[in-house]
Amino acid sequence: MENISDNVRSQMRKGVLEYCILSILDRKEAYASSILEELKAANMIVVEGTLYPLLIREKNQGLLSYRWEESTQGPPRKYYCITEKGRGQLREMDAAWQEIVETINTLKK
Amino acid sequence: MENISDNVRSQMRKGVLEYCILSILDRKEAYASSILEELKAANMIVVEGTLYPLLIREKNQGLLSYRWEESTQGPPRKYYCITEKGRGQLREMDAAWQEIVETINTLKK
DNA sequence: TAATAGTACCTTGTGTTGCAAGGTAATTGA
DNA sequence: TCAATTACCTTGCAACACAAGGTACTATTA
Repeated sequence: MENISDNVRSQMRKGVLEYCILSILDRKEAYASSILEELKAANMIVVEGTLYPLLIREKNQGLLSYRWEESTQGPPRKYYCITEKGRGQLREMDAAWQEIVETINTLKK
Repeated sequence: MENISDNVRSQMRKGVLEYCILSILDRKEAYASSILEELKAANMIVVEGTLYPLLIREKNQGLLSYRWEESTQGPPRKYYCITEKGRGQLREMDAAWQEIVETINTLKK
């Protein structure tokens, strides 16, 4: 039972996810499950199988770092935070995003 | 010689391209080379190897149709135009795009 | 104390997509 | 007739999102 709208949304947000993650972590550090919640609250549903590899990729690129922290309720959490390099990347993505928004506006005019 | 900014842009516009193509063809029919020019004018550089498979995919999905037309200067051109189904998809993409823009705004606030 | 539920982590395999780097065919002009 | 131009298209690769699994730790409860 495949919903076309889901497919459209899924395709369209490809590549924007990394931007979302960096934007979230630019404000405060967070662990995967809390990032999922924040994305969900912002109306962008993402599943674990998408998020974890993405976080690992960004960490390997030096855009993120992490530390372990014990939790009072459950297993330890891996808190990610953005690096200086990550902030640089984020600034580039801000520019790229603006450009895309303007491109769409141009084409829709 | 790989430019990081190019990579960022390339990743970010994944999935948005189909939206751009449908938006362009919603206004008037066009052939591949003219679509490439229009995208370039709107600041979204795309290459042939990306565009042709995309047009074929959309045609196979019934979103587009085409007709051949002789050209006064060069080989015949394949003019694509959007179908009723394509317009339906475009309306869904309009909604999806608005949603993504709002998501980014929420996360950047 | 054994079993269950909840939380948090991660991996594998698949399909889609964008791109680089090729190629074919028709027309025009030198 | 042969190079340039315009227009079409294909193949192989890498990156990405997702479905569908899995492991490990903690708290609850029977």
